[in-house]
Order: sequence, then structure tokens, then C-alpha cells
Amino acid sequence: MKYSKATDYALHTMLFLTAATPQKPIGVQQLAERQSVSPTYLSKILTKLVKAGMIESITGVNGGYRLKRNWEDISFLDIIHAIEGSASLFDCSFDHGPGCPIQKVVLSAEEKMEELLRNQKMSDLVREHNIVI
Amino acid sequence: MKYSKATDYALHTMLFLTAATPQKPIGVQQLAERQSVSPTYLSKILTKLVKAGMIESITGVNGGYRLKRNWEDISFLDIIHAIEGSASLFDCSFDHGPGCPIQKVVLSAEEKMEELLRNQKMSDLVREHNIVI
DNA sequence: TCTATTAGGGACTTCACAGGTCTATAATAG
DNA sequence: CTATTATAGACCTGTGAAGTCCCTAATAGA
Ligand code: SF4
Ligand code: SF4
Repeated sequence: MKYSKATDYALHTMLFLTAATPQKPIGVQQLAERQSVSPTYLSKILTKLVKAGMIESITGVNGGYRLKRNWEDISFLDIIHAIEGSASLFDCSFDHGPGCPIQKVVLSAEEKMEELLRNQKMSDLVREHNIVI
Repeated sequence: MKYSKATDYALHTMLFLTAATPQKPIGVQQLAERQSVSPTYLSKILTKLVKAGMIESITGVNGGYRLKRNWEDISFLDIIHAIEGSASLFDCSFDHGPGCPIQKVVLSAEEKMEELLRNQKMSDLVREHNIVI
């Protein structure tokens, strides 16, 4: 029961991009170095974020990744779901109806967690903590 | 990011034991059949619950597993921690001090979830839902 | 138009661990 | 003593995370 390394990398990258907010795209090379991870692997992760519509990529010389217009609304949960998927923590193979007490408890606990992650926007975090690159 | 099958089995077993609350211990054979899992495997899981002090085991003829005295206070979180361990969802290898904003957010989200799981006692669940074996 | 630079994608490897099986041992009721 | 029960250790297997390698596509700048 852990978040994957990929989620770790995605969160850090988004934090960096949000704190930087340049018009100029930032290359995966540079992003990978900061996190001591291989560029090829990080690029696979960032492609997921692109497909989720959070960032955009520009190929070619001076290309890289850049936030999209709605960047101020991106939450932790958005990023986590983009990488981990949005399946439930608890998947029993059976379905004993909506009355199942075990599922009800675990899923409502999960919802509590997601609620906080959904309300925490990356942009607010940067503003509150005055993060400078 | 999922709870393991083992946690699933542990929760179901505890639900069953709590709903039954007999003085007579219940054998792993019977518990395993209800969940369509091998007795040997389930016994490994139940041994963890024994070591965590939630249930006790009686060897020999007519032996099995039985709740301990404090059974009314056992929470979902107790069971989950006994099986999954209590490590954090998010473990970055570095430690950039207590000010790290990413950790702060994720860990407080996790705490929200654990709070609910800690307050939900198995015995209350059985009482509220009127579960009968 | 050519070339260097960038992202994207597919195929592949490696490793850890969940999920289980098998077998032997220890305890105990009858 | 014996049948029945839990405990423990060694072992197996499949899956998925984490990462590498290499080829392709796009594009800015010379
Ligand atoms: S009781 Fe609930 S959690 Fe258990 S198998 Fe049925 S539906 Fe799933
Ligand atoms: S910024 Fe926080 S989460 Fe990231 S490596 Fe540092 S301590 Fe860990």
C-alpha cells in the first residue's frame, strides 16, 4: 500500500513547473536531473500528464513541457489519478449489494482522503509556501 | 495502490468472528471455506492477528481462533495496520526537513483516512448492521 | 534543405513482492 | 496414543513497478 515512485516524480515535476511558470517550455533533461531519474523514464510519466491534459509538450529544439491554461486548478488528486489510475483501494471480487458494510467503511475512508487531495491545488501550495525556483 | 488480498481476508475474518463471538474457538478450516481461500494461507494471515493481540489461537482438538478480551475496541485501522504494516503511503528517500510541502499534504490526507478507520470499530459495525451469522 | 535537438512509443529486462503451496513440527483433547 | 489443530519454514509463480534501449516524428535554427 504505497504510492508508486512515478507518482512521486509526477508531483515533484508539477511542483517545479507550477513554481516556475515560464512561457518557455522546460526540457525533460533538466527535470530529470533535479530528481536523479533517467530522462527516458520521466518522459513516460510526463506523457501521462500530457494525456491527462495537465501539461503540454513541444517537440523540437527548445522544446519541452509547459503547463496548460487551467494550471491554477490542478489538484494533488488530479496528478495522483493521472498516474495511479482511479481504481478503488478495496476491490473485493464479489458484489454483495450496496449494503456491504466493509466496503462502505473503507470507501468512505478513501473518500475522506481524496477530498483533501482534491481541495489542495498545486498552485495554492506554491503561493502559500512562497516556493521559489 | 491497493490493499492486499490478505487485508481483505483479515477484515472478513474479523467481521465473522465479531459477529459470532462464541466462547468456542472457530477452526481455520471453516473460516477459509467461507472465503474460498486455502486454509494454510489464511492461517498465516491469522497468525499476524494473533501476534498483534487481537485474537488468540488454541491448538489441538477443537482448537481454532477466538477473539480476545478487548475485542470490542478493535478498529478497522488496527486490522489493516496488523496486515499492511503502518508505513506511510508516501516515502521519499530524501528528507528535506519538516517544511516539505508535498509530504505535508499527502500525509495529512492519509491521516484523514486513518482517522475514520480508527474510529470505526468492528463491533459497532456488527451492532449497527445487525449482522447475524 | 539539412541537422541538431527535442518528445513519443514499443520492446525489452530486472527485481521485489503478493499470493500461494507443501511439508514438517508442536501442542492438546479425548 | 492418536487424531486434530495451529505454527513455521522452504519453496514456487505471476504480476507489476521501475527502468533501459532504440527507433521515429516533429521542429527551430543554420
Ligand atoms: S461482504 Fe462486502 S467486501 Fe465482503 S465480499 Fe461481500 S461485497 Fe465484498
Ligand atoms: S521535497 Fe519533500 S517529498 Fe520531495 S524529496 Fe524533499 S522531502 Fe521528499
